[in-house]
Amino acid sequence: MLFSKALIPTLRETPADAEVISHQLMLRAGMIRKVAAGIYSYLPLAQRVFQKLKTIIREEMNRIDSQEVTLPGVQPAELWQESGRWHFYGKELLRFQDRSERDFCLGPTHEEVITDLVRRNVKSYRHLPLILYQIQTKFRDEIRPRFGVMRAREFVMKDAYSFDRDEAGAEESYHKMYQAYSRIFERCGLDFRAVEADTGAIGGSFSHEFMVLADSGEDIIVYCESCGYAANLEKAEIKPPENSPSPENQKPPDKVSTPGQKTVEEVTGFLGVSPEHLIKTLIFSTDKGPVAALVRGNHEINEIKLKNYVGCEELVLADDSLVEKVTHAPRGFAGPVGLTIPIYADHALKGVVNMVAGGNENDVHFKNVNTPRDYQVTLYADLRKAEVNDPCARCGKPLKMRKGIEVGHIFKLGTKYSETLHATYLDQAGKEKRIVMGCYGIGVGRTIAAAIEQHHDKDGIIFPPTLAPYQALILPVNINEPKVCETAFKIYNALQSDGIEALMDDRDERPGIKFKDADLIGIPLRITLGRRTFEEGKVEIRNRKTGKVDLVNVEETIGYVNDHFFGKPR
RNA sequence: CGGGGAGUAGCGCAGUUUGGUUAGCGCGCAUGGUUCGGGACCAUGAGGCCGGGGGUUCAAAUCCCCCUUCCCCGACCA
Repeated sequence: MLFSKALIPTLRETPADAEVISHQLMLRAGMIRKVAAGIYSYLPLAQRVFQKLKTIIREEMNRIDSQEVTLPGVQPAELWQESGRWHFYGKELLRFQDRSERDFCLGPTHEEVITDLVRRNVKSYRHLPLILYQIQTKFRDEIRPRFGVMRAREFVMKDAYSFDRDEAGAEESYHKMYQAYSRIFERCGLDFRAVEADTGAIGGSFSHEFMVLADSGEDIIVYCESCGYAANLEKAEIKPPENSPSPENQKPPDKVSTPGQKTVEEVTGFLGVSPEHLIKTLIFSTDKGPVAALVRGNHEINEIKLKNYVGCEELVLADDSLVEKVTHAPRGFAGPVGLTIPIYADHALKGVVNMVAGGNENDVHFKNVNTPRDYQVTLYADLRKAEVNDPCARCGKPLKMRKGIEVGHIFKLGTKYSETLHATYLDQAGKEKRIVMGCYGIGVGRTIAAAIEQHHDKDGIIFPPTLAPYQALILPVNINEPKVCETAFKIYNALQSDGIEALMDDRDERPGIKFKDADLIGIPLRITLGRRTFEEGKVEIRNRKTGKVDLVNVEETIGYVNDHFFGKPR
């Protein structure tokens, strides 16, 4: 491609509305332009990168015998009503009507459509297992689109769905997909971790998220260097402490006046105790009725963990009226003593004595609260958010944390959709059985943004060779020098006929502009032709990543690009 | 949805507080010239419903009301 003919509108200045580095660089490199909040146009340079990633994805999907399909973006309400998600998906599902006022939505995901396809066309165990995938545009009406293409409303996703005869088969499909995902992200040159993720209300299933390590990430990864355990913060398990009760030291309960002292800081400050000696009592409203959760004053509740133990669909912090109804006191004075609702307590509260807790009475707290003398716990469980240096649930060594960008998510669904949508098959004995499913997603645009987050410097993008829009950029310093120009075109043509994707900067621009643009768009190899080296019959080949420059004879350029950079002779 | 900020040329911004010439500046863009190894210089030029609507006024980018779009911080997700 000739740069002079290419639509690569680079920007010198960073657009004001771009916050994260990948967003800034994609705008500056002329890859994307915003059309509306969370909706982008992808320009030729981005399109080429997308194609590279899609090719990698296709190769790895096909390798595990996953078959590509294309499902509709516009989906009828009936299917979503059948699965129940027309109601449950909420506002993120963009709904609209056609000319005859029939309800439709723009597909945010495709479980309904694909399950419908399979239930109509797969009836025998002979046709299972089956894995189908597509690479397609999704629409989710996100509450807050952010960070450019990282969290867009319209975005390209590779989604795959597996259909198996039984649990064992589903786990095998899941494992194959795990391997495929690992290979995909490795081939993209990404530093990533597969972490355990929460499965939500679908019990018995499991899930992994593929996280690219980056400080700009929105997710927190908790991991153990010792045993390799890694999980999303919302899932990360903590080893229960092995403390034992010491009944002999229990002091008698002591009711104290704490006027206006509501927060942990206020109460502990007022009473002169440290937060570890306070029981934080949180009242939650759930579809199974109100529950209380107890954690130590210096710990934070993990609502997802609590939700899983309670086994409810919905769980939110109680509002003031519910708190008053349950504790007979305003917010800030809740405690376990005398509560009649189920009490879930974090492991860290097992065996501790003489704690401070709310008195369930306005302006009152208790000192020296002990269990089971003063209150009874329904269930001790791992309820709190993991913190750095908490003991690993597997090996007890201190946990560490890093930020990550979720680029992929694999999920064993079980029979959730085959139940609601009645996707069954006949087994060898002619008996009708439910198909066991899995679903698997990769955010294509997000993966590219994540790659840029991980691979850039002050001058611009440094594309991993496998994702780069072009492999080599040819840069004649002055296009008006006939000999230089002629040789540059010779090299350009030779590279192309050798199957190397080359971008030829034939623009009549000053060298500075061309060098800056070359760095910005991040092509791995830059072949510079200037009068100085050219008179010695040499070109300069610069590695965008290392900055290393080699002087190479003109006629050896093709060989250099093939051998030296791509590592193997062709 | 709650909180904060912003809409002026393709990009980055000034002007708005205190209404008053033809709405400015840098970059970019077009044409010509001098240049040519890290975002040159000179000259000429094109490009604006000052986010939209309504109001106040002799007069509105500027004051008032309504609407709208976008960005950032919190609860969802690939």
